[in-house]
Amino acid sequence: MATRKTLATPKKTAPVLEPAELPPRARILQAAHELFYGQGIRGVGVEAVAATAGTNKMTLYRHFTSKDVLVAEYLREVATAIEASWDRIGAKHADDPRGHILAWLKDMGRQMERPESRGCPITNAAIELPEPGHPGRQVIEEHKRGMRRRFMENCRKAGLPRAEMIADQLLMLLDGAGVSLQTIGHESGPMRALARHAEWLLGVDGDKK
Amino acid sequence: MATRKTLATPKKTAPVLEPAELPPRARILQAAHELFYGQGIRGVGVEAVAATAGTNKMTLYRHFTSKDVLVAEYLREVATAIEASWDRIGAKHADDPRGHILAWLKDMGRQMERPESRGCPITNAAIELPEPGHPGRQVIEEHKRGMRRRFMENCRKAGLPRAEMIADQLLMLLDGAGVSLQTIGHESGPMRALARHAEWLLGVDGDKK
DNA sequence: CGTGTATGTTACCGATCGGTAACGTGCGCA
DNA sequence: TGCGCACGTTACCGATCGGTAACATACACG
Repeated sequence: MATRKTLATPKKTAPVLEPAELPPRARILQAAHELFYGQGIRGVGVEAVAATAGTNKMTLYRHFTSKDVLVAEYLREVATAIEASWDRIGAKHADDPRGHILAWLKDMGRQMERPESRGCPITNAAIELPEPGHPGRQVIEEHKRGMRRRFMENCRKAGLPRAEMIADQLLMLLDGAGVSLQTIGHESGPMRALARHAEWLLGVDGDKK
Repeated sequence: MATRKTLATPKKTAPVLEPAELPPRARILQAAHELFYGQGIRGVGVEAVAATAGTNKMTLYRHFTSKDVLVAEYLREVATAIEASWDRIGAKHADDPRGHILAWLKDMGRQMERPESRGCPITNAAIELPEPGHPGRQVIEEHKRGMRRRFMENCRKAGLPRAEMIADQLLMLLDGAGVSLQTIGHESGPMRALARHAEWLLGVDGDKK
């Protein structure tokens, strides 16, 4: 269960957010990420999230109107972080759209190589939450459309024909890699193949077909 | 909820399995497939499965010792069906391993094109059930290893270099396609790209790299 | 100093979860 | 005819789910 009741002698002299003690809302989102990603959204109760965040259910519900909203906000946070990684890497690859895509994929690949990785949190949520009305679905679909757009624009800038189709294939490739981690495991193949595969698609060896 | 209480005037003159009335165990597995696949395993209770099967919880537990076992057996059934499709299609493509793979992928693609499709049931289960001890995980991992083996053997028979890597890429591709359905939707791209993408991998246009 | 506001604590709610006990009921088969 | 077995029905169990009410505490700020 891993409760951690009241964190002994909190030692907070400053108002908020100073030592390593984040405000409750941030701690809750942090705990939500950790638990939802590791054990699945449906497999984790709000009580466990609050306890892991070092707080309780009541404070959680003062910041998030429902579990579904908490889930949506957790996903939004992940999406924002991924967007940021695009921009961060893009700044180092101005006027090199092909390099931009490859560097971003490589970065993702590195994150996925870690043994505790379970692929893309947003993709996993998409599978776990099929209900169309769930507030998280909006975030999921918007994020994936954004990914597709970024792939496509970079492909177009790189002068590739069929930019749209290549973007779709890159999406499939990435999601497939994340999923394969959870079926055939981290050791055998999939991650290693990712970058090389993407290079094919981006026509490093010439644009064929 | 969709209960269907006792099915009015069952009209069963024969002992078992004659009209369209399957024995309870089969009906339960059928209902489990329908509900688990459509709404997610964790999102469906045993009561709903029993009701959809036209029976009740007690009978369900006479045939399956726990929900987890029911889940595992549901997955086993799916895996067996997929194995059968390999063999069925393989019979029509003896001595043509490349055609065997492509025909099988095309068949899968056709199934996934249906609007109610949510990709591979086994892949979805892998994401929904991260707990290592779950009886379903054994089925999942064994099945995925089997898929990988089938891809690899056919690649090898086709004389392709790097058969192992291509097998991994085909796996990623297929899982990625199923997942993309649930994120960017059925209409835009991914399914259309699958077969063409696989043809690349299988070196229809020459073995490059 | 006093006050408001954010947080912690406890107890509780109804609903649903997975799973079981006890008892009918109806049909196949000898 | 009568027995046994599979199935149906009802009621229940303890645990956990998401969510809330009421009250205590502590700290920032006027």
